[in-house]
This record gives sequence, structure tokens and C-alpha cells, in this order.
Amino acid sequence: MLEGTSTYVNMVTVDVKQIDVCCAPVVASPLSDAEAEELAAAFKVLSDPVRLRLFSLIAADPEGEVCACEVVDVLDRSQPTISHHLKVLHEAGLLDREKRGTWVWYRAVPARLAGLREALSPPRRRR
Amino acid sequence: MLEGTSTYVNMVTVDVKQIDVCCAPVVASPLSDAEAEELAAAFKVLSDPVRLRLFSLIAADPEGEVCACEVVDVLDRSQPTISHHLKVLHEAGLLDREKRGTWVWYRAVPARLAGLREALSPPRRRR
DNA sequence: CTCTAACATCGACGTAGATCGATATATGAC
DNA sequence: GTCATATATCGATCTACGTCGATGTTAGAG
Repeated sequence: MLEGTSTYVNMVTVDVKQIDVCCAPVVASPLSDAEAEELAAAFKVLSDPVRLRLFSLIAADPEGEVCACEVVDVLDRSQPTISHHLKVLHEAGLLDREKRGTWVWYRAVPARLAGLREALSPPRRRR
Repeated sequence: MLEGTSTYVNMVTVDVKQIDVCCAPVVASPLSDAEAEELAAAFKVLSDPVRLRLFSLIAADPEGEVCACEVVDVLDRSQPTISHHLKVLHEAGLLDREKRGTWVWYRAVPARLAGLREALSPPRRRR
């Protein structure tokens, strides 16, 4: 839900996937091919150090949001590279994006992170 | 600690690094360069669908351990490819490895998964 | 010893992706 | 309108890595 991508009719539409809780716990039962693809794609987004630092920078910010202009100079990468990584994080549902005038502000999406954490959760205790 | 890798003597052994809790929560404070590198490397291991299915297959097994010979035919990959992925998972500390005769048995390492889950945890509540 | 099966290693190939400079687009100031 | 700044897109380059066939290694059976 949310994030509607294309509305009702979506013919091909590779994604729609990423959204939401993402996946059942890896440890609970063997992942299907589709589940594995989806989860792997999510972790791939987190598998780059620059993206991790970008996300961390924004998620840990006391104001709760950060202007892109602030992070461009912090890490040792060019502006196009930073822009690229922010886009990847946004498309993965990890960052919310809001344009105000010339600037773009980013906020972390805690629910998305929680979804990934769920996938790493231990199985339900049996009694 | 734990995770002794090969028993006492292990000569070359590139790692030793990865071990343990891995990283402070991403959301708590901005990651350092080193922390980001380490965490990214960990997530990279989980960013391949075949590896995820392999790990899931083993972690979800009721016996708690799985022979490599059982998983070779399950996924649609060659034996060298499966062997490669099992090695990556083992070196990342996600799988324990025990050779018995001709066969090799793998077990999931829950603590390692918990470490990664920690890194995705929300920050401590303030009061 | 020979033979066979399980697993690992090697080398090569193909694709994905991180990076940058150049350039395009958008917004506000003047 | 012009100009400057913030951000996005494009195209090219370089490297990382998933994959496989061929081959090597180890272990048990006979």
C-alpha cells in the first residue's frame, strides 16, 4: 500500500514489489524464489557503504530531516554520485523525499527498516 | 569470541574481522566510514537471492543442520556455484561448517543474524 | 591399489553497478 | 529577461561478482 506506483492497471510493471513489510523471516521457512529476489534486492540497497552512511546521516538526524545540499559535501563523492544514491534509497522505500523550492529534503522511513529487521527475526517460539 | 573458525591453528585466514556484533544501530548516530564498510559487506552477503535461499534452507531446517549434498540440487545452480555461495556465507559468519567424512554439514549462526538485526534497530527511547 | 562420489578451486565470460565529468532542468534573485 | 544555485540525467569507464565447465582434492568402498 501507499507508494501506489501505477494505479490499478499495471501491466508489466516489474516492481510494486518492494513496498511494505517485504518478507517473512528467513529463519522461519525456506524462502521462495520470489521472496528471495525481493529480499535480496532490499539488502542490495544497503550493501553499499556510501548509501549506508547517507541513510544513517539522515535517519540519525535530530531534526528528522536533512537537505540534500547538506550531505553532498560530507562524504567524499561527487554530486551526481550522491544524487544517484539518494535516488536508490528513495526508490527502495527507505527515504521519503520532499522538494521545497530549490532544495530537496529527505526523511528516513522507519517502517521500511522495521520490515527488513523482521526478515532477520528468529522464528516464533514453540510451546 | 565464539566462531573459532578453524580450530586452534589457522594459518592464512584472511578474516577474523567480521566476527561478532558487527555494528551500532544505523539510526542511532551517523556511521563512520569503517562501520559503513563493515556493515555494507555484511549486507552484500545477503544481497544475492541464491545465497538467501541457501541460508534460509539451512536456518529453517528442523534438524538444525543440512548436508551440502542436499542443497546442491534444490536451487537451479551448478555445484561449483552452490559451493561458492556456501563459502561466502561461511566466511561471513552466517554458517557454521563441519566436515564428516565425505560430507559437509552446515548450521546457521543465529548470533550473527541477531547482530545484523541490531544494526537495523530503532534508537533507544529517550525519557 | 582402483573406482566413485562429494566438495573445492581455477579460469574465463558476461553483466551489474559505482563513479565521474558534462550537461540538462528547475527554482529563486534581481 | 539574465544569472546563480540545487538537483537530476546522460554516457563512458572501471571494477566487482555470479556463473559455469574443467579440473583438483579428499574420502570411503571393494
